[in-house]
Amino acid sequence: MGGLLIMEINKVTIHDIARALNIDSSTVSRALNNSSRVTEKTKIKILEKAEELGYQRNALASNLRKRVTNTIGVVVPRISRHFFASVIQGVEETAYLAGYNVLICQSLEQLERETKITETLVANRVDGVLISISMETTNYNHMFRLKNSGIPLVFFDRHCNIPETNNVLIDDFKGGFDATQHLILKGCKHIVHFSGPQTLEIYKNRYEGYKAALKASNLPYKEEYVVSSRLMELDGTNNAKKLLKQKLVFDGIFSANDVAAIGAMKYLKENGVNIPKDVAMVGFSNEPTSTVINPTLTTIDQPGLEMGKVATKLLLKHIKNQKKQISPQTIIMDSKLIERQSSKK
Amino acid sequence: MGGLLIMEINKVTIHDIARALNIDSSTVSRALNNSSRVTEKTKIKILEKAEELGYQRNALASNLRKRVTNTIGVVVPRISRHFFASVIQGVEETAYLAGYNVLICQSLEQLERETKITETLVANRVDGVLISISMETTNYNHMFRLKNSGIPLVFFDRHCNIPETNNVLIDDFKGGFDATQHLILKGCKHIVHFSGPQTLEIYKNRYEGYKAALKASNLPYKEEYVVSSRLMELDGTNNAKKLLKQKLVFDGIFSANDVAAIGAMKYLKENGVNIPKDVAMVGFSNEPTSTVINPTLTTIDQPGLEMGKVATKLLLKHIKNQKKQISPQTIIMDSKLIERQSSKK
DNA sequence: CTGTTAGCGCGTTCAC
DNA sequence: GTGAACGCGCTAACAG
Repeated sequence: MGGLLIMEINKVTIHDIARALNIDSSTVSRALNNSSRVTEKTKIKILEKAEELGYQRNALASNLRKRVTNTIGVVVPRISRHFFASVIQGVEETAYLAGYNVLICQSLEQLERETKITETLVANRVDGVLISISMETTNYNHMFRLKNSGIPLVFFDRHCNIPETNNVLIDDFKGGFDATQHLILKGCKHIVHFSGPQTLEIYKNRYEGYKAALKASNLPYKEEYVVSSRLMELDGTNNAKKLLKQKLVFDGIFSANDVAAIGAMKYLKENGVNIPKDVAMVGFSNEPTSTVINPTLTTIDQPGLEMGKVATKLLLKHIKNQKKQISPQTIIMDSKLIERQSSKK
Repeated sequence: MGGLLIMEINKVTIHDIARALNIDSSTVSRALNNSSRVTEKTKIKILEKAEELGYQRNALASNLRKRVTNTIGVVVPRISRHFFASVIQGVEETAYLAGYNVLICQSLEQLERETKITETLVANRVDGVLISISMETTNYNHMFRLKNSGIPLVFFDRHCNIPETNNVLIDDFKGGFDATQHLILKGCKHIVHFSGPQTLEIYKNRYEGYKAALKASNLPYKEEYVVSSRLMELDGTNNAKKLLKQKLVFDGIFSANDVAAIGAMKYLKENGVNIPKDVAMVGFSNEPTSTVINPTLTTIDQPGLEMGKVATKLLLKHIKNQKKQISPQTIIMDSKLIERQSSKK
């Protein structure tokens, strides 16, 4: 009956292998899982037949049966932001070493998407979740649901005020304080603050650090020196525009986020404005763009890679000790003030 | 027996709901899937009970049974590269509208990881895969396996030479040609080319475009004007260093990738070197860094967002028509030469 | 060491 | 409209 060769694709199961070899499917299953309870000889026979038939294990069935997926989910606002990309890198490295897969999800700073994502992660029975909440997230219902689902959970960088949770954070108050103080020591007297969304703890804390540093040096705090942004480059541009229009006198900028700072710096540069002596920023880790703008930029370094690793280790610990009720933990990571190398001219 | 409240978490199934309501689990299943064959009244009753018990559907079981996951996988070299992040954005938008989830994976330019990823995607029975291959990928075995698994497959941007596949590409030859010609029209006579890994078709094509443009204008092609990079910023820095050391005369650069170009531009700038009149680049889409370096930069725009959408639509078409053997397709997207706005000084 | 049995949680036939 | 029975592919428990 020569003619079309119809391939039964993706349909070979352990039963097919078992039938072809006249053994039981459970033996095949054991062999494929490299159990010690199968002879080396039959193991080889089975693996060869599996290869021959083009067998591809069905993780869905396996995971359903085992009630474990060996997968963790990581939720970030945007994967394109350098800091979060670094975190993911750290998460993947650590997870893979421990034999876990990683599901990468981005909320795009939208509560609705974040909610949907958490539901999907639960539905897919991930073994644990790492999350940095969106700036829209002021309602924590979905987080409570996630927590109550029994899936171990670790917040990193942007946490939310839920009792009894795991957090991996940076000391943002100290970061804001150090950044501002650095400017003061450089001689700045009128320091502008680009703040982030005050719905997020981290930006509140950076702002508080800014105020505290001013106070510690007996510099006046003025409301008009604080301009907010929604973490977009355009916000920074507009902020700069606004500052110039108001003819505000300033000699330093402490930006709580990199993106807005970049927008502002570009605008100032393009308009031939005297750029402040120095600018300190909090909110990024080795962001490549920053050194382009101004090689003398000073930054508070957020160690994304390291944070990803630390958070993942904490999560894995909780996954492995799910029976024993180990108590939640908050890890505060150190942040350093880094002076970028200045350009040789 | 007052004391600890032990919650049976994440264990409520449709059977629990059925038992609580004295109905059959199949009815519950139908209700949860909003089947028309259930009374509105019992439907509400079921939904309420589900909510009350904290029911969370098990996607593993559901997908296993349905033999469909409503999930597509997208594999990119690095999620942090702006172009790929844009593509992913386009993919997600299109996929979500069609009711699909997206699994984001990064190969980190490593063949080994790419191979593992494709295996995982097959094991998890994704309904389709979008992929841009790593620069290490010269052996296509894993791609053949993926293709033979019967899962619809679309290559985007970086494809590989496998017959009978779907591709969504940019006309890189034209891009290279246009970029070079643009420099020539601006008066450049000695144009350096930063090339990408020649294992990838796209970089080969851009290189060919460069050569063709020189030829078309009767400019000599010189081998020493071509320096290669592995798409790292450091490569660009080293390239620039090398050029200066060789005291090569050049008045224009056509870079086949943005990252190396950025490294080079930084180095040149920092060393007070006369930057060539203009630089044309291929290989990125609205990369924010580029405008910072040089506001008069001209670029060949790679529309990442659009490419993600187009590729996803093509993939979904193939997923939906899996029975009818629709033939593979290659879509070439248009790329435009874009002059960035110059700075007002 | 290997086979047998019994589900994991859900969706889909059938009947009624 | 609803219930009973079966099976998706795999693995755990228990025999032997």
